[in-house]
Amino acid sequence: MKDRPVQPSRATIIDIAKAAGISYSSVSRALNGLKGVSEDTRRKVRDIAEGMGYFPNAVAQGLVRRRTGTLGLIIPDITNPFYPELALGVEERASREGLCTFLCNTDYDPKKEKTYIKTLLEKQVDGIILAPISGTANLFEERHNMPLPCVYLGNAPENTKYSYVVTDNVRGGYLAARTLIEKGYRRIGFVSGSEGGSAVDERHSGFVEAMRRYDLPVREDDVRREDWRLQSGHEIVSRMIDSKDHPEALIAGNDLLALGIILGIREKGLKVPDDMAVIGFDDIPTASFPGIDLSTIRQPKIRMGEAAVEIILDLIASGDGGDKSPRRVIMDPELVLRSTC
Amino acid sequence: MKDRPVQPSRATIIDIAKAAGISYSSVSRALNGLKGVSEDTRRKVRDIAEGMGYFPNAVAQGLVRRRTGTLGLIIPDITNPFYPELALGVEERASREGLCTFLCNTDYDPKKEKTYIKTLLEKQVDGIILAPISGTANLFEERHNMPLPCVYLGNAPENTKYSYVVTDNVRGGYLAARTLIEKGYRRIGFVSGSEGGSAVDERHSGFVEAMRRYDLPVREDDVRREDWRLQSGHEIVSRMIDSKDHPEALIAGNDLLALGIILGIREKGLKVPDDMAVIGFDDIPTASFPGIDLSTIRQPKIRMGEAAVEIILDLIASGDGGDKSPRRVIMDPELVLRSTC
DNA sequence: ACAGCCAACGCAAACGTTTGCTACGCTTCA
DNA sequence: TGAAGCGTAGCAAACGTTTGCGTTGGCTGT
Repeated sequence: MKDRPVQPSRATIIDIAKAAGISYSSVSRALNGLKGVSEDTRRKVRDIAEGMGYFPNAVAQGLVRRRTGTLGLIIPDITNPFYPELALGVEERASREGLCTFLCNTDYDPKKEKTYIKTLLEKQVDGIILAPISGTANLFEERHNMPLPCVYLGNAPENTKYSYVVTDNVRGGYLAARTLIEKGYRRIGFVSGSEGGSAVDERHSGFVEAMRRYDLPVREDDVRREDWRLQSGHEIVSRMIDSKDHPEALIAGNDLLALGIILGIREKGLKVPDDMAVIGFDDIPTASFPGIDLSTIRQPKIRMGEAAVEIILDLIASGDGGDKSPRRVIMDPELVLRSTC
Repeated sequence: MKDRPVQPSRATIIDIAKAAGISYSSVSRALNGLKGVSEDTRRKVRDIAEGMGYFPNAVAQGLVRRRTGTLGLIIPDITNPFYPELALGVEERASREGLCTFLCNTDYDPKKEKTYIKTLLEKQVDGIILAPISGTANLFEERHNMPLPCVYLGNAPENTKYSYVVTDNVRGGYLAARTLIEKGYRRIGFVSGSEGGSAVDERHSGFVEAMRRYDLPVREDDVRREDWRLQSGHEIVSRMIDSKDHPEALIAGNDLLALGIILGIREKGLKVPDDMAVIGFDDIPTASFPGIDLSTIRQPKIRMGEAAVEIILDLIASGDGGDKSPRRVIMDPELVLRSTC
C-alpha cells in the first residue's frame, strides 16, 4: 500500500460539491438554508457534508461576510473578583448570540490596553467592550473615530462620545457615606485607586456631597488614592493606624481594597467595626462570607456585562458604528448592609 | 462640495500599492519585512501605510497563512476563583506570543462544552486548552482525532492520548489526609463534586491511601460527592452536623467547597477547627484571608496556565497535531498550613 | 403555440492577504 | 563579450467562503 500522506486539511464545500456533482455555490446555498436549491439536493448536500465531517471555515466566512462573530472584552485584572462577574455576563450573553469573546487582560498597563485594542481591530472583531484602566487616556478617546461598535463597561470618561454601561457612582458614594454617618460615625475617610476613570471621582464626590450635607468636614489626610489592589488597602490602613490619628470609618473604592483594609485593621489588633468601620464597593462574592461580612455598595455586575453586549448587538444591527447615537446605561447601586459598619 | 459617502472600509495593501505606484505583493513584502524589496521602497511603503492608518486584516491573513493567532480556553466557571488564575496564566503567556484567547465558559454544562469546541474549530483557532467538566465524556475523547493542538488543563481523563497539565492529585489528597491525621484527627471525611474527571478520583484515592497507611477506617457516610459550588459545601456539612454524628475533620475537593463548609459549621454555632477541622484544595486568594485562613493544598495555577500555552506552542511548532507525542506535565501540590486544621 | 415566469443551478467576482514563479536589468567574473 | 548571478519587482494563484448575475428548462396562462 502506498504511504500517501494523511489528508491534512478539512473538507471544504468544494469537496462536497464534487461528491454531489454540483457547483459549490449551490452547496453554500444548501448549507446556509438559502433558497435556490431544491429540497432534494439540499438533503443530499447535508448528508454528504455530515458524512465528510464538514464544518464551515469561519475565517473564510468572516472575510467575505465582513463579520467575524467575535467580541473583544478588555479588563484590567481577571484576578479581581469584580471582573469575572462582568466577564460572565458578557460571555453568557454573547454566546447566546453565537458570538465568541476574546479575553484581554491589561494588568493595569495602558500600553497593554492600547496594543490589545489594536490587535482586536486587526482581528476584525465585531465590537469591543472596554473596562478601562483610566478614563482619560485610552485609544478610544485618542482616535475619536473607532471603526466599530465600542462600549465602555463599569467606568467611562466624562463626555465621551461612545456608549457605556456604568453604575451611578455618585449615588453609590453618597449611599456609602450616608450609611456611615447615620450609624454615628463622624470622621470618615476614603481610600481608592488613583487611576480608574471618572468612576473613582464620582464615588468620591458622592462621599463629599454626603459629608457636606451633614455638615461634616472632609480631612485631607483621610483621603488616600493609590491603587486598587488588596495589598494597597492593607498598607494604607496600617499607616493610618500607626499615625495614631485615624478616621473612625473608611469607605473603600472597591471591595478588594476594603478586604485589605480589614486585614490591616485586624493585624493591628483592632476590631471592625468597633475601632474602625469599613464599607466597600462592588459586592464581590468574598464580601458576603461570614468572618468577613463586608458592608458594601453592590453593582449589578452580571447585568452590566449583559447590557454591554446588548448595546454592541444594537449598534451592529443599526449599522451605526455608535458614532451617531451612543447608548448610555446607568445602573442603580444597591446598599448591602453587613457587619463591618 | 459633493457629498460623497464616507469611506467605510479600512485601507488595504492595494490602496497602499496604488499610492506608492507598485504592486501589492511588494507592499506585502515590505510590510512583513521580507526580502525582495529595496530599503527605499520599504520606507516609502511604511510611510504611506502609516499615513493611511493602515493595519493588516488578520482574517485575510489567517485564511492564507492557515494560522489565526488565536487560542481557545474552555473552563467551567470563571466565577470560581480557581479559574481566573488559570486564565491569567494562559492569557499572559499567550499574549506574550501575540496570541489572543477566546474565553469560553461552560457553566458545567457538557452541551455548552461540546458546542464551544465545535465553534472554536470553525473559528480555526490554533489550539484549544480545555479544563473539562468531566473526564470521561468530552468531545476530545469522542472524536479521538482532533485536528489541532489540544491540551487538558487541571484535570484530564485517564489514559488520554492528548497532552495535559495537572497537579499530582493523588499526592495532594494524600498530603491533605496525612496532615489531618498527624494533627490528631481520626475520623476524616471527604467532600467533593461528583463530576470533575480523574482529578477528584485521584484526590480521593490519595486520601484513602493515607487513611489506610495509618490504619484508619474510611466511613462511607463521611464521603460525599455532589457538586463544586460553595452552596453545596454549606448544605452537606449542615446535614452532617444535623445528623449528630459527624467526622472530626473534612477534606474538601476544592476551596470553594471548603469555604461553604466553614460557613456551615459556623452557622451551626460550632468552631473551626475545634469542633471540626477543614482543609481545602487549590489555594484561592480568599483562602489566605484572615478570618478565613483556610489550610489547603495549593496548585500552582498561574504556572499551570502558562505550561498549557507552552505545550500548545510546542505542538504548533512541531507541526505535530499532538497525536504522536503528547506532552504530560504533572505539577507538585504544596501544603499550605493555616488555621483551619 | 408562444410569451412569460420561476425555480434551480452554474459562473465568476469578491473579501484581503501571502507566496511561488517569472522577468528584468545590472553587476561580476572568466 | 557572453554567461551566470543577484537584487528588485510584478503576475497570478491560492486560502474557503458568499453572492450577484446569467442561463437553462419546465410549467403556466391565454
